[in-house]
Amino acid sequence: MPTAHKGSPAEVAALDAYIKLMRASETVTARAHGIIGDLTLTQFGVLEALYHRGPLCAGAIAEKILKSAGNLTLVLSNLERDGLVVRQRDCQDARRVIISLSPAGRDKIAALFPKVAAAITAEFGPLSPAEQAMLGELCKKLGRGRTPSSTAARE
Amino acid sequence: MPTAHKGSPAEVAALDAYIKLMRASETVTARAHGIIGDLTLTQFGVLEALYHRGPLCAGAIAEKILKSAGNLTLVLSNLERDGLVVRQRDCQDARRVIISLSPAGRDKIAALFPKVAAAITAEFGPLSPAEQAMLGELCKKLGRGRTPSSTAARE
DNA sequence: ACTTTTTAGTTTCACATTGAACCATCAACC
DNA sequence: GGTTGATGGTTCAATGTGAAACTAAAAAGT
Repeated sequence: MPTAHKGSPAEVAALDAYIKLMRASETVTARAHGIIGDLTLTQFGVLEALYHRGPLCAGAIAEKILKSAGNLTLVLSNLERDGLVVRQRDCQDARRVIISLSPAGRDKIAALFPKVAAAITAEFGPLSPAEQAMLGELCKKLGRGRTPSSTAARE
Repeated sequence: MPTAHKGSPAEVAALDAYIKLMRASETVTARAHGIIGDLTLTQFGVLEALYHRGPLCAGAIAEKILKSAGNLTLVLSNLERDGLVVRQRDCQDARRVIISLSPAGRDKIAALFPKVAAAITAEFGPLSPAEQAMLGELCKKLGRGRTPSSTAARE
């Protein structure tokens, strides 16, 4: 017989909600992933950021897609190799690298984004507009009022 | 000026909810990740599965933590190298490999799990019990009634 | 009994991911 | 104007990740 952890009711409820939250986000993401074909999710994220914001320096992209700087260097290299983005040193500040979509990259994301948006919308179809808004509100409340130390300290 | 995608109101609402869903799950997971120290999230998932279910064959673990079989082989190898789990061929079915916690692995997950559970519970603190239940329900409804083909087909 | 076929794990490959170390460049300051 | 410090990217090491090819073993079909 496995040694089950005995949690308080509050813990059981929170862990249950957490598991459902994770499963839902993974399910929706997996469905979107099926649409984008040869691109990876991160590559799609980069193209999407450039598509909706215009040329950005590498750091700005990393911040937008919540990935580390080191990671982004590799992803950009792969995208550049595939001819989807262009790297260009900033004349004003030679440390910066400006990333912009190539024509091929623009075509690709312009064709892909509506499909992904439609797929995600379909995925949220089981929820009414009010339920979607409610879900968004509840998610927004998560992680609030919590300093990094306050959770790590106890025990 | 960036070329923004013009989505229908339904798309805007769904994408907005999706982004909040992703951010919430990433925030909570990141907080938990800060607790487990030298373990990776996947390693923690494996130990947690073994802790609460007892010895499992590799395939069962892969299914439980939603990772590919090939991936699990590597993760188990790393855990085995670190002395946290033990691999053992099944006598009844020589294809199977039974994975069990080593004493060190059991000690580690027994010490760690309550901390992670407490951290996640704290993370969900901003939500009332009713709100947590509501969040769980909404998440459960996502991804329902949707065959893999139904989303990929159109357009 | 001897094929298939299926199942369980491993291996391989390409890419992703983070954190740390590193390098170049700009900014501040004396 | 040369040192110091901060900033932006790249590189590196270790791990994770999935898909596909591969191996071994059990199960099924004949």
